[in-house]
Amino acid sequence: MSLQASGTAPGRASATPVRADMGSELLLRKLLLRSPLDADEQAAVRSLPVEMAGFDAKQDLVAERSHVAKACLLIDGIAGRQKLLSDGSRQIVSVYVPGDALELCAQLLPVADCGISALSRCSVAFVPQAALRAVAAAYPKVEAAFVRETLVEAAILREWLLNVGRRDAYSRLAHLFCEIVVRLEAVGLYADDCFELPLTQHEIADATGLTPVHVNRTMQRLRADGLIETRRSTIHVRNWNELALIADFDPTYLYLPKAASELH
Amino acid sequence: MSLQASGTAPGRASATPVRADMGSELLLRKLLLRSPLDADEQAAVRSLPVEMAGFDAKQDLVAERSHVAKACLLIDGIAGRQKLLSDGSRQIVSVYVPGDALELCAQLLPVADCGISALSRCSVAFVPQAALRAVAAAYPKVEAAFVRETLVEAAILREWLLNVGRRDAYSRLAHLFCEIVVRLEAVGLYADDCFELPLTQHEIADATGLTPVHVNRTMQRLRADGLIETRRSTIHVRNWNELALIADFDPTYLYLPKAASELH
DNA sequence: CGACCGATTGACGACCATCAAAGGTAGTGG
DNA sequence: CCACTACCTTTGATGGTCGTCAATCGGTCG
Repeated sequence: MSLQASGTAPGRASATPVRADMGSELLLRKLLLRSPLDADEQAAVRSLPVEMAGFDAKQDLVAERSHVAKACLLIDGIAGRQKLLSDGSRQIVSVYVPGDALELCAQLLPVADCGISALSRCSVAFVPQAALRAVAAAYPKVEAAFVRETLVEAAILREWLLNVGRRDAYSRLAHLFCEIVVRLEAVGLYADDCFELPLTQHEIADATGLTPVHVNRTMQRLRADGLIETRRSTIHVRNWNELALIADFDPTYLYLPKAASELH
Repeated sequence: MSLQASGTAPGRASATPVRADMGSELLLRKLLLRSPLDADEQAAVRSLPVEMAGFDAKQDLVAERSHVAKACLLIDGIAGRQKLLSDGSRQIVSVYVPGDALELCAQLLPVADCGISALSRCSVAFVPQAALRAVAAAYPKVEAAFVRETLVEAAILREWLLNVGRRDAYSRLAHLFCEIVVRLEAVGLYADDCFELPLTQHEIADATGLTPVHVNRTMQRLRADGLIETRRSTIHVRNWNELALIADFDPTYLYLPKAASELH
């Protein structure tokens, strides 16, 4: 699972080494999806210093209650933001796919109210907050782009709340898959109706507010109904229209350019 | 239900007329809760033009899919942001209490992905986005304060997702009440263990992902257990410690100054 | 090969939804 | 002032979705 358009394959999960400048290039690509930037602004983003790091599944990228000193750009793998209840149950409140930029505005809050952890093996580019702030101060359009990403994340959060609060397990899983398809498609990671989702059913359960057992049974139903096929961690969408119908899926909230929203 | 500290009582819901400059004063008070601003910056916020409006329950402050031209400052009453499913079911994804400032950064997204509507009779101060942008551009600290409010709203959203995804009805309602108590307390609307919550049980159900019938039964249990008392739309907290314990409530995510978080 | 983790299956029960109806309360108009 | 209405709260009965517990199966890795 790597950003195909990036030219170079990323870290640990694949064989090729990571070029140090790739992170900022990816960040730029991400911002351009929703925010037009002129040449100067693009150059400024490209010049941001990045620091690559690899993580195994279940490692924390950002610990809860820690001070957030860097923004994270997910290069490869799946990460998630999670909150825990004192009885140990977990809710994954966001999942992140390659290309997602996190904590772009986080220096404005003193501590993280929830942690970010790798859900699969991940490679991540960190950008020091000081460098981000410097570029944001010099280029208002870039700052606007940072804030815009944060707003989109909030919009996704609202849709998730609707998903967990008001859809039954069947539509809820369908919706999760629809969203991930569109988000992966926007970064070139959805092809031939297939995508990689290296999450356990337990993690899918934590993201949807269900139990692993019920996720298992519900996914069996999605398969039996000819909507998806699964093999290892790859998911094959067999009937997108029906899946989107069941999910009551409307990708407006993702604020992506039309192309990505109009699948099939 | 009005901001006691404001000096003047607000619009329709009460008898006294609204002073035109009150909105910006309230906005400033709100920002200062989480963002220190110096005299110049405070003056700039105070000078923002506001336009007062009154709404009956169920009226839209901001329609879904509409272009957001103004920020909203809720002066009085309860408002909520909501998303609808095509089968008509509703999820309230945020509730807003007097003093809350909404859509401070909304000009960065082209259209609203969900609507904001009055859940009770409300009075609202609108601020044109152009004026906000002008002040934000001139005073970076003020812009940071705007973004910070947006980040806090996202943090609340994450806690709500945890609430709906992982807590049972009993703790879920307890948590909702705990959060509202702390937020109201921060603006001086919680006194003598009592607060006004002019929401129907149907609206509480839509906010918690439950059905009205189940909200009713669960609230009866909260009353029977001596945690709250209700009379009309006022809620009397009888046992805060136990309520917070049941809710597994930790107000960190609200990012309020200590005083407000340390009730009792 | 054995250990471990994740997917799967079965049995059972609880929480919560649904449907339907009755009681309270507020607002309206005669 | 009272009747009427509309909406909200409350209650009961019933059933389904989903959770819980526990065991088995299958694949991966050391």
